Amino acid sequence: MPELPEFEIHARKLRDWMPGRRILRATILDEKLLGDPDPDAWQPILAGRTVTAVRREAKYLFLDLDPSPAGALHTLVAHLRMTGRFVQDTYVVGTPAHPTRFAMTLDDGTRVRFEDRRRFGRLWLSPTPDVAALPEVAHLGPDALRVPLSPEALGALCARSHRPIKVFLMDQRRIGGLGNICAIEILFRARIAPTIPAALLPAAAIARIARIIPEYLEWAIDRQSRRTLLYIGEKGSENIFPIYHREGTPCPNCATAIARIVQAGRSTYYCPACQSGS
DNA sequence: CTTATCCCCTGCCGGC
DNA sequence: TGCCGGCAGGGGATAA
Repeated sequence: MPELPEFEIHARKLRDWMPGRRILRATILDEKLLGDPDPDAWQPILAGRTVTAVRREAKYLFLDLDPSPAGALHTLVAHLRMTGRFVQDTYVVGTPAHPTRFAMTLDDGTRVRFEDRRRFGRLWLSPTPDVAALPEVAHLGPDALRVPLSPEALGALCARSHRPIKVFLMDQRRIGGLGNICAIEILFRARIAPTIPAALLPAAAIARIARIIPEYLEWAIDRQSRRTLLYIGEKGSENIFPIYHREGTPCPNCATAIARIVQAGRSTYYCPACQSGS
């Protein structure tokens, strides 16, 4: 479930302390999470390597490593999918809330665990830091936060798609990083009906979306970086979003009951009054 | 090329 | 209380 804001928060937290740290030990506890089929190769590649940089591209995290003895520039690539999460703890107290699928011990004593309840997450060990070299990442559109689309560029993309605008916004090949909540909240801010085909949006509506995408992302990053990331349904989780997952409750603008529909198999929440057109 | 459907997994919640 | 269907912030494979 994590989207661009959660990935960005993960990247910033890891970037604070991880570069320069050497990996003493890496342990794979759930081989299903490996995008690469050879788990035995991981430990010898990772052990002894120093993390040089932490990067984010759309909903992917990249941990760059220093050159191997053979001169290879490996990069550990991670996707959290629905329930993945990196947890940093300097020591372990009791049993973690969720099973650990992957863990690394670093030379400052820090332990980094990768939790993933639903086991959809994936880890790859790329032989190169080049983003485009990994097939899963090569097709990504420009990152929604770092490379904001101009109204003209967004309009050109929309003109070629007949899909509902909400589904369009979630297409990672066109824009990288927006997920279900982002698409819902962005369209609510823009006052645009989620069902309108992208190609039918007038220029003014497209301009609003282009402006609101980075605005919303900054808000979500700021809002969520001050608390522990908990997913819907987890004990202690709190819904901070105005519209998402609030079917039947009053719209913050007009008090009309928030509606829920299903688009491309995913829930869409919207205000039938505020978001009745484009 | 585009779009739609199904599938992958686990766990929580509400209804009966 | 127990069971069961629905649902969950992801994307890939496949089909039309």
